[in-house]
Amino acid sequence: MSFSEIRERIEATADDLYNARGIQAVGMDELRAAAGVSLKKLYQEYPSKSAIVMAVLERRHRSWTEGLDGLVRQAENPRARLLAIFDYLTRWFGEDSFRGCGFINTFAELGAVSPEVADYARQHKASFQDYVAQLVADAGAPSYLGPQLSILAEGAQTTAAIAGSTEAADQARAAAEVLIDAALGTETPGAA
Amino acid sequence: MSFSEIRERIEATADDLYNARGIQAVGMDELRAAAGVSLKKLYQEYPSKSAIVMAVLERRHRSWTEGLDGLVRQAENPRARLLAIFDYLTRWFGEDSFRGCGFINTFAELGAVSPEVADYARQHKASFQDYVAQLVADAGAPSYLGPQLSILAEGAQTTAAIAGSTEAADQARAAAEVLIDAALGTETPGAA
DNA sequence: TTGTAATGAGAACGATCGTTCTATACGCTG
DNA sequence: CAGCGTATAGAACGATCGTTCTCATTACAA
Repeated sequence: MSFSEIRERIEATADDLYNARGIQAVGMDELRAAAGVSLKKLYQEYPSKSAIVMAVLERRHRSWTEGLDGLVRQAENPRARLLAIFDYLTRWFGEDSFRGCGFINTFAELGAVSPEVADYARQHKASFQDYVAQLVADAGAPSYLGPQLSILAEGAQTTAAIAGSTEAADQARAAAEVLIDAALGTETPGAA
Repeated sequence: MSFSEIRERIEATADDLYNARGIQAVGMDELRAAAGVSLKKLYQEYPSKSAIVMAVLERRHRSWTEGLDGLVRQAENPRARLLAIFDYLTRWFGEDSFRGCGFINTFAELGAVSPEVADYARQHKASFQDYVAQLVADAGAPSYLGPQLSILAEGAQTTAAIAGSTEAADQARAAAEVLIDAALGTETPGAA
């Protein structure tokens, strides 16, 4: 097993375990067993548990960014690209492993005691907001639409996580359509 | 100090500490010291730490419900009552102690390992959604508006918590206005 | 004043966790 | 086959935590 294969295996396993049960609830020994490596190798690849946590956060960021962008690119017009955000959520919420946004969860668990984690979560959310802002600009909509859609997406994530249902994605998508059309000017009744 | 004064003191202290640093990061001894009671008294009032956690959740639920309803009742018409939800968020986000929704945070930290906590968080969110649904019904708006506004409120909470700014409340409020007006029928251009 | 029940401070216990160390087994080179 | 470096399993260590126990002190009743 090569260098990066080991890291891939460790980080994928840690991602799954941390997502399913929380970071503090998963000890290094359980991670070692699940990843099928020795403790020595774990500490040879990462100096500490928090280094693994940060690596998992980077992995989640890549996965989210690539997954979202992949779906957005399939949409055929700017309006559809904005709505694709919510189609992505629908798909995500339907996965068995879905337990809410990993950044919100990790921030809630460790943000208060780990500045590293808090900063990374902030950066991830800022990056998502920037991405949405770009899609909004591409659609020729006013910039205030960006935060509105970002907030809808965030709310759908926590609502779906706690309620344990996927419907929040569709409800958020319906709201997004109204907001998009309003921002694009379709809403002015007597616009002559 | 009377029976209930002691419980009030313990729960208020626990609420503050758990909110500021997370539940697992605050030990029983620190809570004991901050509340100014003996360890014996702590365990005399509550059988375990998780009992204190549940008591804190109940306290938070009461505080949220009463605070929100108090502001909503001051609004003079159904539309203003719906928007009062977001005024409440603005006020809340501005507090120094604000660190996100305590139910989302606790759910993220313990929901996966504590069914009690997960259930209570679910109930709290369901109760909020019911409350919003009632306000929507009172406003004569279609029922789909309820989840839309609830999702906006949830999203504002996590966005404000992670970004550390209050602007999400105003952005969500602006979005809510659009959604409310659209749902109330103002949106149909040629409605004759 | 004396005996008793309750209280408080803090030691103690057992479990768990992150991290390091040790001793054994393995694989490669000559 | 011999010898050496390396990886592995798992013991060990020190810290922390939830919970319980000890024991000295206090408040009060008779």
